[in-house]
Amino acid sequence: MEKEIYKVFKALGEPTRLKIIKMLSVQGLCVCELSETLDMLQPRVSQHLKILKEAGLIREKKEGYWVCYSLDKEKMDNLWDSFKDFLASDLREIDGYGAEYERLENLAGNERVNKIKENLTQP
Amino acid sequence: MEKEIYKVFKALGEPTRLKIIKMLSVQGLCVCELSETLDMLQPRVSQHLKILKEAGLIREKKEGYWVCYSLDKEKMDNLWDSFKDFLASDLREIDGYGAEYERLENLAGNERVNKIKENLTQP
DNA sequence: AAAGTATATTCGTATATTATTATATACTTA
DNA sequence: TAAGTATATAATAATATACGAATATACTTT
Repeated sequence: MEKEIYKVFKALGEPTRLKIIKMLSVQGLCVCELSETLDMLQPRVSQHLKILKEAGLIREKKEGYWVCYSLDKEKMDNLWDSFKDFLASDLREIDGYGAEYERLENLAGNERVNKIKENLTQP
Repeated sequence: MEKEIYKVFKALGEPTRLKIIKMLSVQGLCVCELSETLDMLQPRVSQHLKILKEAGLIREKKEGYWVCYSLDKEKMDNLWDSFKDFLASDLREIDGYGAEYERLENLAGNERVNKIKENLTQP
């Protein structure tokens, strides 16, 4: 589940893809329109669209040999909620964080650290 | 401004960094604690912390030779608002999107596209 | 001062990502 | 059916990124 989250952020964390997202926020567009609007070669646009689609951020609607892409606004809104849930949830509830939970607990037994921490004000 | 946005998403879009973010959501931690909790070499942690710091997602507090890192929760909350502002704003208001605005406007004059679009239901 | 500790940085390498070119696929229309 | 158009995919080259090893820096303590 957090695997999905990082992938969606990764999809958004690239200039060309963020531009595509912005264009699609104005209106649904087909690949050739995006290609022309962004002044980029068509394969480049298609490849980025694929990544955005796999991340679940956009939808496609085929009409003949035209493919109209549009934002999946619901998915976009869900993203932030999922992220906040991820941050709020207990480590033990998150898949693959079990060992991290244990090691974090064991930190409390580290005398050296504790000694220093006595004088630290938590930021 | 959108440059910042994509960089913050990029910072979040990497598994190790997302793990660091999650650990810091539990409590402020120094580098060696993160290193031990995540079972990763210290330089690796430091490098990712640098990226997160440059993205403005975390703060650091130096106490002697210890450096305690913590989430900048305000920055995190602002991120989503900034992103939504970015999506909602007019293309002409966004730095570096002037040409895209023009080309998008000119699409309306493309007869071939228009002909097809008549039969398309916008998704 | 010397030894030790926490952290940051540098550098080399393996891997991943991006963009371009070329090609394939799917559909339309003349 | 043949030519044309939109889109997707494949292959390649260029670039960026992540990781580990080694080293540097900053600070502490003895």
